[in-house]
Amino acid sequence: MSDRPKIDRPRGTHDIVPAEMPRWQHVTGELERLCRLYGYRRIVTPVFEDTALFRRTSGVGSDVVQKEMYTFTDRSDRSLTLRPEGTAPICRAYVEHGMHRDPQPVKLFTIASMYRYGAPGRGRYREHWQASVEALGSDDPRIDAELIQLYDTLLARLGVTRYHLELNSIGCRECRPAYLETLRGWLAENGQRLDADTLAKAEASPLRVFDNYLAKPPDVRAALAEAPTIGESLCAACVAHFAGVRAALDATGVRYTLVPTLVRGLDYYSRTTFEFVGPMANENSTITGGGRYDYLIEEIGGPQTPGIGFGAGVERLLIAMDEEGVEPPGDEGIDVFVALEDGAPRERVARWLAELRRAGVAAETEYAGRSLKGQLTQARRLGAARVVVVGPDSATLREPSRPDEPVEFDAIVSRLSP
RNA sequence: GUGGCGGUAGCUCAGCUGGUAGAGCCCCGGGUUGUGGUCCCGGUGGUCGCGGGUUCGAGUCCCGUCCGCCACCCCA
Repeated sequence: MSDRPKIDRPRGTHDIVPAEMPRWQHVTGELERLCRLYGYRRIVTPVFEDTALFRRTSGVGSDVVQKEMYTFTDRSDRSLTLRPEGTAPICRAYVEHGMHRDPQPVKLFTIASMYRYGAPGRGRYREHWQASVEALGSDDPRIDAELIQLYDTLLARLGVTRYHLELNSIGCRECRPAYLETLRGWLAENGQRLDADTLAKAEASPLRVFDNYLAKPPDVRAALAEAPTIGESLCAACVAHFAGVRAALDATGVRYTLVPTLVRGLDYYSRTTFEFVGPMANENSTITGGGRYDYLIEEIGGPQTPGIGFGAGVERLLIAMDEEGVEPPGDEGIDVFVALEDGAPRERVARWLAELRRAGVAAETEYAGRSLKGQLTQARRLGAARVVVVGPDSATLREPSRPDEPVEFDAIVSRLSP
């Protein structure tokens, strides 16, 4: 260690070190596999976007825009923001590349880092990874169900069983304004039965008065239980749509809980909303949140296009797997370790390694000056299936549960190649 | 952002009411062994998060700060 001051990673960020990579890739690999099976194609968008993209779509009143965005100006005074969520950028790309002229629906997904300036904690990061899966250009309720079922299948594939799915519909342009009127009226009449926290919500974002329902004082809960809910105030079209979603979920055996007060934190949502809630003890247990956003694309200047999607937190999914005791896959071992005795011909070894690797054999040798015993330990750590011990003039091939086998130098590469 | 708890070796932690730092694991070497396991012996490694203060003396007490965790808020 030097005497220079040590530099740590920024608050709320984390490294994904090699030891964690098998777990990580297990999750992302399974997701990629399912996306392919369900017809979602991969897209990659920039880490930062025009700030207006998020201000317009998330809503200026949202927590994200209010206090969580990493916004900065570049050297040309453009206001840019590190993406806090994945949906708006994908919709932006959809419009920008004219994907509305492609055959619909357009199914897209990405696995990307997201940035939110908030208080960090377990499963709560300022930079976290999220799978965003989005189906654009269809308002068929069955695609809602299919998307939800995709994630449900992912959990099953990953061995997560302790979770539940919360489902609701928050209506459309037709029924939500009327509902909001009704709700505002009720809140005004019943203000004296509510606490300060709830009243503040009533002022800023009436739909969210039901947030964190369980933590509210009992009398406030009792009052809110009588309040009209969006889920019970839908117009005929939304009722039909929601019934279609549920029927399709039932048909594929996806279990859900209806939560008539479930709303989302971003303004762009309409109709179907859902959250997968995992087994974490604390309040960070939402592993996936999503919903339909039928007005988002026109909001950013595109043609009227319905859409639905979800954001699935990778770290929270990994925690959910941990909490269930899911055995993570181990590291893949190498094929051959070339151990060196004193006097081993290093140049020839270098040539053998190059030839083996050219033949597709994962091969490794000693570079740390270890003793032979240390090298054999190292070979075991690397998961080497076979070890060749090279002396000055000859070599010995060692394989588990087989007698040692002398190998001529000239025969080594062919003996070890497939 | 507010409140609570915590930061000692790469990891998990011990260190009593202040007296100048330890264990296990890991890593390296040696021995044993059937040359990758086991067991035994030895070794490397720490400005006790950082900065101030109190004190003859601070890992230990006080203040600040950073980081982590928990609760609130909200979300992935």
